[in-house]
Formats: sequence, C-alpha cells, structure tokens
Amino acid sequence: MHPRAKSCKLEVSANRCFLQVIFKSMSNKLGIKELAQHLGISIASVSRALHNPNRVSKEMRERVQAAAEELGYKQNTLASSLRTAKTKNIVAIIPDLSDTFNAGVIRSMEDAAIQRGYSILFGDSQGDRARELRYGDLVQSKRADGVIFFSERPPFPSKLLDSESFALPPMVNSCEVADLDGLTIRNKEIPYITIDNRAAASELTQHLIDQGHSRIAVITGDPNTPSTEQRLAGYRQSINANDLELEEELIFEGTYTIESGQSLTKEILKLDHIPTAILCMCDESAIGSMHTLKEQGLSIPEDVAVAGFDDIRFAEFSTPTLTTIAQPVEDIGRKCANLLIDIIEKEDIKETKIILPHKLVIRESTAAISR
Amino acid sequence: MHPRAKSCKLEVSANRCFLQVIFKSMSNKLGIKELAQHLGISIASVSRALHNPNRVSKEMRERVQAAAEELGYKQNTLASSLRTAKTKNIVAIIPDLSDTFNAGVIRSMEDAAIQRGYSILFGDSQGDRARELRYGDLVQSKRADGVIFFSERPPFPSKLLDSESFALPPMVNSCEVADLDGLTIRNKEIPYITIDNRAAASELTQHLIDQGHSRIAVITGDPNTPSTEQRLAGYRQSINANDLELEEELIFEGTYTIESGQSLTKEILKLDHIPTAILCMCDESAIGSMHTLKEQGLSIPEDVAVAGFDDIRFAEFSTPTLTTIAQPVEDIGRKCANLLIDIIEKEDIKETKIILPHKLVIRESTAAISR
DNA sequence: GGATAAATGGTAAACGTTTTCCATGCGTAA
DNA sequence: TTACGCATGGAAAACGTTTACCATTTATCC
Repeated sequence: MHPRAKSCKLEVSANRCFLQVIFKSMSNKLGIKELAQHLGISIASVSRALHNPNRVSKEMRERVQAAAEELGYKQNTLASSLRTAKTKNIVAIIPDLSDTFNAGVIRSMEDAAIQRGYSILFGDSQGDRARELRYGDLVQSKRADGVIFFSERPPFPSKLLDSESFALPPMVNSCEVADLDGLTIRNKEIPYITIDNRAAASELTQHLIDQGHSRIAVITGDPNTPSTEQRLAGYRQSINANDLELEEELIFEGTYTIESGQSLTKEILKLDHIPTAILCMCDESAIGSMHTLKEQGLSIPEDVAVAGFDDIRFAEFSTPTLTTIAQPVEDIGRKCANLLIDIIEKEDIKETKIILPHKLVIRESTAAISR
Repeated sequence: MHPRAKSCKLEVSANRCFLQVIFKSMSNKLGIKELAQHLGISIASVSRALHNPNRVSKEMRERVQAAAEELGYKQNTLASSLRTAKTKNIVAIIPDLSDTFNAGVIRSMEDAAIQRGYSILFGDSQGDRARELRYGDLVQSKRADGVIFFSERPPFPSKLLDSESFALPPMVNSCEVADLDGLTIRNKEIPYITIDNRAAASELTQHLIDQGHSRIAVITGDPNTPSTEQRLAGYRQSINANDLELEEELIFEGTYTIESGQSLTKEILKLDHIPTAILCMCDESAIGSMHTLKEQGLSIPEDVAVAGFDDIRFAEFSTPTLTTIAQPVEDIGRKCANLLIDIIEKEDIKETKIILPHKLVIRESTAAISR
C-alpha cells in the first residue's frame, strides 16, 4: 500500500468558497503541482520561479513566491535531492560526542554548515569500526554528500578504499590525522585539518623541563589513536633533546577520560620514585589525575605538577587551574565544515591539508620544581 | 545539465571479459537496475529479494543477495524515501550542544536511534527562535520523519500550530517542558520526557535548609526557560514551606554557563549580608561560582555552601565535590528517541508524557552551617 | 516590414526506488 | 480432465522534483 491515501473525493457543491476551504483544510498535500494548479501555470514555472529566479519574468517570480509564501509551500527536498543528486547533508563521525573537546568542535562545525545551507547528520562511533562503517554508508546510500571523520581511517571498507573504481566521496579528516608515512597513496590525498600534535606535546614537555622537571610521567589517550602516538612522539622528542633519560615505565597507556586519569595516577603513585610531573594527553585525564593526587594529600604543583591537553572550558576552573595546550576548537570545526562543503561544491580550494596553530597555556598546575 | 553524464559508450570489442572490466571499473553507477540487468531479472524482483524476502523464492532471494553483496550494491535511500515517504532521519534541536548535560543526552539519544535504524540530524539553535524554525523546516521539507526539541515550544510557526489543518508532525519535547497550564489544547498533547524540576529544586533547597541555611541565594538559568521557572518555583516552595523569608534580592538571573556563575557570585558577594548558601541551577554555574568564591578567599562549604544541578561528569571532580541533582541523562536521551520512533512508526504507545526520577546527590560542597 | 535574437513558459523525460496489478506455471482436489 | 488456488516474477505507475528541449511571444535592428 502506498503510504498516501488516494485523493479524497469532494462532494459536489455549488459553493466554490466552501469547496476551497475544504480543499485547503483537508488536502494533506501541497506540492509544486498543487501550487502550479492554483496559479494556473505549469510546474516548471513554479520550480524556476523559486529556484532559478532569473529564468522567469519578474512578474511571474513575484506571483509564485507570494503564493508559495501564502500557502506555505515547502519544497520536498527528497524529490529535489533525488533529481539533483545533492542532499545538503553531511555526516560527522565522532568517537565520543560527550567529550567536551569534541562537542565544541561539532558545535562550531554545525554552525558553519548551517550557514551554507547544510545540515549535519552526526554519528557517535564509540570508537567502533563497525559503527564508523555504518555511518560511512550514509554517504554511499546518498543520504549525505560528504563526511567528516575524526578517526584516522576513512569510514569505508579498505576493500573499497584500495579499489581504483571506488570514487572517493568528499571527505575531511578532523583532529585525528594518521601519519602520512603509513598511508597508501590514495589515503594520502585525503584532506585534513588538525594541529601539530607532536610539536604541541613537545612544547608542553619542554615547558615542564624548563621548570626543572626531569622525571615526567605520561598518561596517554587511547594508544592506537594517531593523536596519542604523535603526542607521545613529541614527548620523546623533548626528553631526548634535553638529554634526559627516557623511562618507558613512566608512560601509562590510558584513554581520553577522567577515569583513566584517576586510575593511572594511582598507578603512578605506586612507583618507587614518584615523578615530579604528570603530563596528561587530555584535560579530562588531567582533572581525574589532579583529583586523585589531592585525594592522596599531595599538593599541585608543589608535590606534583600536572599538565593537560585541549584547554577545555573546565581547565580554567579546576583547582588549581590547569596548564594545557589550547586547540583552536572553534576554528577546527568551522574550517572542517567549510572545506568539506568547498569540496562537495567543487569550489576552488587553496589548501586541503591544514595545520592550525595551538597554544601553550600556562596556569597554576605547573610550576618550578620544589623538591 | 543533469549531474550524471550520459552512459559512457563502450568501444565494440570481441573480448567480453575486457568489456566487463571496463563496465565494472568505469561505470560510476550501480543501481537496482544494473543489478537486475546483471542477473537477468526484473528490478522488481531485486527490490523484493532485498527488502521483502518472503515475497520471492528462496533461490532468487539468495542469488540476489549474494550479487548485491558481491558487487557492493547500496540502496539509494533518497529514491526509497521518496517512494515510501519515510526518511529514517530525526532532527534534534538543542539550545547548546557543547553544554555537558545536553551532550550526554544527545549521545544516548543517537545511540538509541541508530539501533532502530534512524540517524539524527542535529541542530544547535543557540536559543534562537529563527534557528529553531529553520530546523523545524527539515521535517516539513521531508528531510526527517520527526523532531525532538529541547525548547518549550515546537519548532513551527505558531500560525501553523494553531491551524487545525496543520497535521502535527511526530515530535517529542525533551527536558525543557512548558507548564501545561499555559498551553493551548493542541500543545498540551505534545509528548514529553523530563524530570520534575520543581520537585527536584524543592528537594535541593530543603537539603540546604535542613543543614541550617536560611538565607539561600539562587543563581538561575536563562530566565525564560521552563526549567528555570520550575526550579525557581521549587525553591520558593521550600522556602515558604519552612516559613523562611523569601528575599527576592537573593535571586540572581543568569544563564546556564560557567561565566554566569562567576559574575553573579561576584554580585552576591557585594551584598551587605552574604548568604550562607548558593543554589545554582546548573553545575556549570556552580563550578563558576565556586571558582569565584575561592578566588575571594572563601571556603566551601564552611563560609558558603554551593549546590548545583544536573550532576555532570565534572561535578564529582570539582574541589570540593559538588552537591547536586542528578538527572537520568542516559535514560532521557534513550527514551526520547524511542518514544519518537514509536510515534513515527505508529507503535502502540503506553505513555507519551514521562517524568523520570531525579536524585539528590550530596557531596562536599554543602554542609551544616558553621557561622 | 521582415529577419533575427532574446525572453519566457510549457511538455515531458528523467532521478532510483517500491508496490500494485497482472500473467504464468504448478500442484492439488474434485 | 477441469477448476482452483498459490507461489512467483514482470510491467508499469507512482513518489515530487528539475531541466533539456521546444514553441511562442516580444524586442531589436536593418
């Protein structure tokens, strides 16, 4: 059965006005056809008047637009999309939407998208590859024109990615950008927007070293993510550059969560020699870490210095306030959306690989070593 | 010009296999038609085999499914949606996605939706009515089957809402539910899911009173939101029930943000008599408030007790840990999605107006009065 | 005034599905 | 054998747009 019932039969009535009322109030459908009929013109003209205004006379344009407005005509975008092969949807695949940093990125992303007439279908992958693929299907099944993904791999089966016959859909890789070295030629071409995680982590480590710390523990994010690998590389780089000993047992593999910061800090406190500083790869972990330290009666930064990463909203309001790396959240989101839309609409694009500046923000949680 | 170029002409070639390769690799299109052609059957059979399996023989079913799998056929959901008038999209309109509480709701909402085969189009309204309406249009223009909205009014122009001829689309009102008294009959029928904000705030206030506080300042959320009004009513209720004096100058109108908590706390500290407790209508404000109090050298809860609302992730990790009202975030999101989908799919629905339980969580930021 | 070009609006073919009919073939019962 | 019903698959109509292609009118220029 087709979902829409057949057009309702109207009783014959001499009262034309009455009929019209019936028509207006009973007819559940108001398409371009009805609008055209109402105006006594062809549907082509209606379509043109609404979406291709200089193709029709000024008079027609105004008449149609007025009627559309008055009767409340809404374009059926499904039909339009089918015909034009453009949906004006983009899908954003995020590992964890409730993460404060991600939420900020998404928010500005959506704002930029809506300004260009696009809506965002968002999918929380929960770090699960199968889910990523499911969201990737949304573009393959024409529900979206392109995809922004936060994981290191495009949300398509590698079988497809490797096949030359598979036209890569418009996509942008955000934040979690794989090291280009490990990629096949095809994947190397995928546009991305990120910060230089390695440099940022290196800078942050250097900051701690400058304050006299030489034994710096690390609480990482999810170990298989590029951001974690890159940040770790940055840490190592600074340790080496300063001729400090790189102690592998000071590196604790965690996840980007508060809980991870808590539990790994407990591990750190079990060490024979407690390090004088802890570098956390996200602010949430740092907050968890500081909580545990305080619980154990340690002062920050006097006993242990703590640094975070991301500069989420709460970093400035923790006790003590948190030294961290600020990412240009707003800009990342906005640029991702705009870049993707440029690609979809085949605009001239200056750059497809963008590394945005980060900033070391020094607050109370780190200070010159005092023991 | 139609976006798809005309079918590419193949050179005549004796080598059938070669041709097939060309076909496979050059043809950018693989629709149901091509699949049917490939199998030498009608498109009707393909469609049935894939989506209406008991309508065809087992043999056909398997043959088609195997081929679809092998060739990587993806249904064009646009066409399907157009035909069936179902998009499997729902739009969620949120005033602020980067708000930790909202983000949690949305996350579980999306999870529930995806499990039932729906995707979420989300829109951040930034509290702006015009934006809300724009997102509401997504369902009117058939891009989504229903809408979940976090504001007190449905995202449709009141002209439409009041008109009997406008069939209300499937919708669910989440968290910010208007007082039914102020609504027209039609709006009264809108399903909602929320907690009892009034009771919760009353309970929280009572908790403070029980600890000996009699002058309790309030930092509200956005004053025109139902949640703020209801929480304020709850506050008043408890103040009155305990025969305390209701001092209007202790009520500070803010927004649901950290900054609001900060700046209004500064105002509070300018009072002649500083109240002994501050009730904040969201945890973020409470965090801001505590930050300012500490900045001014006051101890929490000894000098001033602070309570929040929502029990966001960080409430447990602030210093001191925050007394607050826990909302069943996970459940709210999940139930919203499921209720809306039930409505869309016209399932039997037990309840359309759901009030979920909240819970008072007592932590360190409130304690018996000590001055 | 006639030829040509530009502006305008209509007709109808797509877009890729789903589903209503219908035709066929086959098994079963009378 | 006839009749009937059921299982199966095909043809074709719809879903609501956009747009290529025409046909007509109007303006312009000699």
